[in-house]
Amino acid sequence: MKKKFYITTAIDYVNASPHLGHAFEKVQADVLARYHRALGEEVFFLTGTDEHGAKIARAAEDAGIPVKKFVDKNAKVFQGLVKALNISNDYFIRTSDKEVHWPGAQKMWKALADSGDIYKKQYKGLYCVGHEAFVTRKDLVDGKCALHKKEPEIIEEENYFFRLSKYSKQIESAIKSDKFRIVPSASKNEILRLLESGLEDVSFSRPSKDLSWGVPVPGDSEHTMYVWSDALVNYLSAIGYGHSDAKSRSNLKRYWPADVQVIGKDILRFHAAIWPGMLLSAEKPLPKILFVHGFISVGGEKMSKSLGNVIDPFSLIEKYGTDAVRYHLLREIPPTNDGDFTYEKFEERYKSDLAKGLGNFTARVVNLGARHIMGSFAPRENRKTKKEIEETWIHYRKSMEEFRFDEALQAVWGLTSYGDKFVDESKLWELPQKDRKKFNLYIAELCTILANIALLLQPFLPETSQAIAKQLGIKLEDKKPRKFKLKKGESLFPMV
RNA sequence: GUCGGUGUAGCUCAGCGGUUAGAGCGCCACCCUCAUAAAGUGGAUGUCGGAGGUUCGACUCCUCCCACCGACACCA
Repeated sequence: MKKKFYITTAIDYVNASPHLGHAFEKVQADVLARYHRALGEEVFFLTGTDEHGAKIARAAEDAGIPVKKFVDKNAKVFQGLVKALNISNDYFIRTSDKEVHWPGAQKMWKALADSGDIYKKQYKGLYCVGHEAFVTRKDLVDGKCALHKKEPEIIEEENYFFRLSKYSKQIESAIKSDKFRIVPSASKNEILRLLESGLEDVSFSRPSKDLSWGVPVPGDSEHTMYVWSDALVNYLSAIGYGHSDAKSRSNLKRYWPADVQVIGKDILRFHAAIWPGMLLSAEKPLPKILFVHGFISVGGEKMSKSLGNVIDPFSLIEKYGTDAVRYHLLREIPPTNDGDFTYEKFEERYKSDLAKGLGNFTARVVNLGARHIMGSFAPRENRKTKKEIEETWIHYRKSMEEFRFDEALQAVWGLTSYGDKFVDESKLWELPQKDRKKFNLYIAELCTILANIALLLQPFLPETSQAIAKQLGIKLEDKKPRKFKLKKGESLFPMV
């Protein structure tokens, strides 16, 4: 049986428009999904939206539209982003989906309750009337809410709690032993430090009177599930958890545990502590790898609405194309550290790497070849080229295993640079007149290089890969091309 | 405050005990003309954040300091 690969992204909170950071996460996950598909694995790739909570209910109210309409509208925007980025997800889950998600969330709740890990407790907190919500001490300045300049009231309410403390040790050992691996190690260490002092139980519900926009607690209509008990379960409900039909059961059995869960560093704690705690309580295996990416700043400043520097991925895609945006995010932004975005750097990379690099190399080879060779011809590689290609693949695979997308791309560009040198050193353009046989051999050699580049780039720049394959007259599904038939095409990356 | 991360050429980063510290981009010069006025070759640029220490030898290990970033728990 084929190896399976289940990968998820965090689900996005739909209270605001997507920005470049959202795009970054999707693209990273997509590269992994496509890479594993290319390896022949049976991939299930999940992404989606988190649509519950008082914040959204309030945002909808401010906008003057019913909550359901509000989330439908915003979810569409996020789905639009996924499409615009050419993300190859197999499913898009929405936590407001009563058919698909709710049964899963409620089943999880019952599972936790059956394990004796759900209990009721008085919760005492600082309630800000302005927020219509509890605030933390962090939000206070001189004892007053920083936003509303009012002293918060101390309010007690009864909530359900999840006995997370019980699983502290188990989670710690799973992370330490890498059975539940957290990438990068900085994130792993951060969470281990937290675990050293043990985890506290977490509040898992809110009174329905305060939070009605969410999944009802099973058997207690007075309470609504709070974010963790609801949202985290999406990773399971999307593959059938909570459903008893045959297909759901087999999907769940087939795909869980997730092989990689991609998240941002802001939600590390929830995915590395609460989520594994829930899974342990429900007697489900833990995900294999939690991959934590950093944030994107803009010109050294935090991307934020108040600074007005939010980068809109849609307009970037519209101007430069999907693959150019994908390339930039994967090549320029380090996979697990914070990265910086500026339009200047974007254009610089676009010009040097894409237009003058890959695009120009492809054009010079295909144009020259197509002009002089009409028929089809077989691939060829001399010893040096063969070695170059092999080494590129080794470097590339190693980088992919380490989630170093930037390094993998660097390796591919080494191959285009090799090809450019090959053209120059052989003075390829003189050969049709001087040595026709040699010319044919060299073109075959260069096409072999290009075919490998197309294959290497498949997970990263799917459209570009296809475009190269089309100009070479090959099919990428064949893995190893048997013969080429050149056809001049459009510029891969026109100068803008 | 505590804990952690980062600090290497103008930019993005690699190197992490051992010859004159590297790559790509950018810059300058040369050169080719097949190609998207692209490619190729050569070159300049670094007190490897600072100060001490360990060592025959440190960008690489230790201590202290500085700068930036993050976490410090329920952010509803």
